[in-house]
Order: sequence, then structure tokens, then C-alpha cells
Amino acid sequence: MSLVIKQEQILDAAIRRLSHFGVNKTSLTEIAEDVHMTKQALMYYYHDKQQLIASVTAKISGEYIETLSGLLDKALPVKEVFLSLIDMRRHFFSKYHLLFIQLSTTDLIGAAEIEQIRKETKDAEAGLLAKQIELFIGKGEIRPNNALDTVTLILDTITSLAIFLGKQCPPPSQAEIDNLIQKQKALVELLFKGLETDKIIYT
Amino acid sequence: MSLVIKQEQILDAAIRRLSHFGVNKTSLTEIAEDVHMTKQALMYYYHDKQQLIASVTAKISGEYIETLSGLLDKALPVKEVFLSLIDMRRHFFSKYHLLFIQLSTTDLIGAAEIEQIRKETKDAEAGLLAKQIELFIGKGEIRPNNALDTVTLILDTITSLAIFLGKQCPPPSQAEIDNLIQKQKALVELLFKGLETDKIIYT
DNA sequence: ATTTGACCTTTAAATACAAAAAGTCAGTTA
DNA sequence: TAACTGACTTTTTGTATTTAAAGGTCAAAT
Repeated sequence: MSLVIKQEQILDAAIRRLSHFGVNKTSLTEIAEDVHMTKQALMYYYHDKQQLIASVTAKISGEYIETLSGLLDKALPVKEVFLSLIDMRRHFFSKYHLLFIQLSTTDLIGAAEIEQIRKETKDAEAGLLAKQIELFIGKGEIRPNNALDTVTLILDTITSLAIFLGKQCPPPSQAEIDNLIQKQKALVELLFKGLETDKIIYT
Repeated sequence: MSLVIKQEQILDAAIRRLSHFGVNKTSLTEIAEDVHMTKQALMYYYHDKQQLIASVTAKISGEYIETLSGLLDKALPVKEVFLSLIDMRRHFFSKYHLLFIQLSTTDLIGAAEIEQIRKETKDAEAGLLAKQIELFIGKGEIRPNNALDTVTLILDTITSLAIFLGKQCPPPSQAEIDNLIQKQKALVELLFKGLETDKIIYT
């Protein structure tokens, strides 16, 4: 069995445990046992815990950005882009619980490498969305001042709603998640509708 | 000196300490000493800590609703209502730190009375704002489906932004508060501007 | 190259103990 | 008799000490 395959097996086991129990409540021995190894064998593939967590972070972040990319390829109407994004995030939230939260906050302190991945992922997400949104701005369908600023604000807002709820009661119940999703979608609806009526028509 | 005056003095001292140090890090003895009393004398006026905290909560909530009321009396343009609300909340946040957060969350568990005040305050806030907003809906300046639902959503959103930031680092630095306020205001601007351009003019 | 047993170090959990705070009340005081 | 105190008990919180667990190293084995 090749080195990379073993690394993948370890990574999968680590993701399973870390997303379920969080970083502090997951030991290397447990992860190793999941793949029928000793801790020392595991440490041959990943030098230390930090490195393993960084790899987990990178993999999940990659999966997230890839999924987002696929979503954007669908070329949905502009509002549906954000509504789908919310559904997509729920999926990740349900799948990875604590890691989703830890990737959105500064919980994993003292890990410059992880912090870096986190930042890159956030920037990549905003960048992809901004690029997509600019298409609609070009077509005159929407008209925010600045695509990147606007996207960042919306992302920060729906993230803070999610984190706020997620931290209150980990793991949140299905009803609580439903409530969150409903709020996030209502916000997007409101953002697109706008509160004032006297809008100038550009088209 | 009358009973009510002494109660007021105690309440003021309690508010000072509780808002600064939080519920857990404030003792009745300390509050009592602030007003040159013994703990037992204090407990003659407030039967137990719960009751004192409930009174503090009620007073601050009252102050909040009263301030909001005064703000609404100014009859500002609809968008400025929300922008002023954000400034007003910052003022309360700076003044009462921890209590503002504790009044917005379920930190003070096991205190049905306090929970009740909290809920009533939230409802009163949303109610007052909804009533004000309905004036503008009547004049055709804005057109949300439902005033109360819309107001509740906006309040939940700006609150979650505040709590999210406030919990990360209590007390937050001035720069962090400024950043929060800026985000909240940008969101309100966006809500009023709306993202789509093809708005129907009702007027 | 990969894995392990034996080992050391650091961190986290459990324990017990001391200190502080909450809460009670008979009995002063004005 | 309303307002308060001293002396007290109970509960909570903090701290110091120990113990267990987890992280991490390495020479030796496969």
C-alpha cells in the first residue's frame, strides 16, 4: 500500500473524529486505531498533530472551494447563487460540525499555518463569488458599489448568524439549523428586494 | 433616607459592578461596600442575588427601551432610524459591556424571571420599531411584506454580528467595535439600496 | 521504508483542600 | 417596628497537588 493512500486513510479518519469531537477531544491514538495503526506509525506519516490538523483543514477547505466552484458553474440567477450557497453551507455545517465553526473563527490559536489556510479559503470564497457577481453587474441586473466588499459583507453576515447559533449549542438540533437557514435566506431575499421602493431602473 | 432611594443607590452600584465585571465576578459584599453597607443590610432590600440581578436587568432594559423611544420620537427618515439604532446600541455596549451581551444571550441560565425580562425587552424593541416602520410603509417609502418580521430579522442580524464579535474578545478594543459598527451600517445601507436594479416604483 | 516498544515531556482531568461568597436568623438599634 | 448587625451554616469558587492521558522522541526491529 502506497504512502499517499495511507496518508489519505489517516486523513479521512482524522476528519471523521475532528469534525465530530473537535480538536481538543480527539487524540492521535484514537485516529491511529481507527485505521489499525499505532500512534507512532501515524506519526511517521504526519510529523505532529499540528501538521495533521493543517492537512485536514486544507482538505476540507479544498472540498469547500471545489463545491462552491461547481455551484457557480451552474450559472444560476444571481439571487439563487446566494440561496444555494446557504444550502451548500448547511451541508458542510452538518457534515463537519465543529471544524466548520473552527475554520470560521480563531479558535485554533497558535497555529500560523492553519490560520493561513483559513484566510486563503475565505479570500478564495469571496473572490469566486465576487467574480460571479461582476457578471451580473456587467449585465446591469444588480448594482452594488463594489462586488468584493458587498460579497464579503454578505458572507460575514450569514457566517456570524451561523457561528452565533452554532456556538450556543454544539451540536445544534435540526430545528435550530432549519431556523438558521430560514433566517439566512430571508436576509438574502431582503437584500435583493431592498427596502426602499423608489429604485432607479437602469435597464 | 427612604427605602426606594436606598434601593436605587444599591441598584446603581450593582449596575456599575455587574456591567464591568459580569455576574460571576461581582459579589454582594462588594456592591454593599460601594454604598457603605454590610451585605446583610443589602439583603434587607434585595432578598437574594437573583432578585438584585433581575432588578438590574429590568432597569437597564427600561433605559434601553426609553432611549429607543426617544430616538423614534425624533421622526428621522427611515434609514436613519436604523443607523441611529446602531449608534445607540454601541453606546449601550460601551456603557454596559458584559450585561449587554448577557441580556442578548442565554448566559444567565436558570433564571426564569430574567429570561422573561429579556424576552419582553426584545419584543418591545421589535414592536416599537415595527410600529415606526409601518408609518413609512403607509407613506409608500418602503415596502417589506411584514413590518415585524422584517424588523426582527434586521435586529437578529445586527445583534448576531455584535455578539459574535463581543464574545471573541471581551472587552473588545475600540478598533474592533468600530469595525463592527461599520459592518452593521454597511448592511443597513445595503438593505435599503437593494441589490437588484429593476425595482417597481409604487409612488 | 515502515513500524514498534520503551521512554520522556507536556497537558488535561480528577482530587482534595482552603477561601470566598451566598444565604439565614436571632437579636440589637434607633 | 423598620433597619440593621454579628455570628453562623451552606454552597460555590478557586487553588494546590496528584494522577492519568496525550503529545512527542528515538533506538531497535521488521
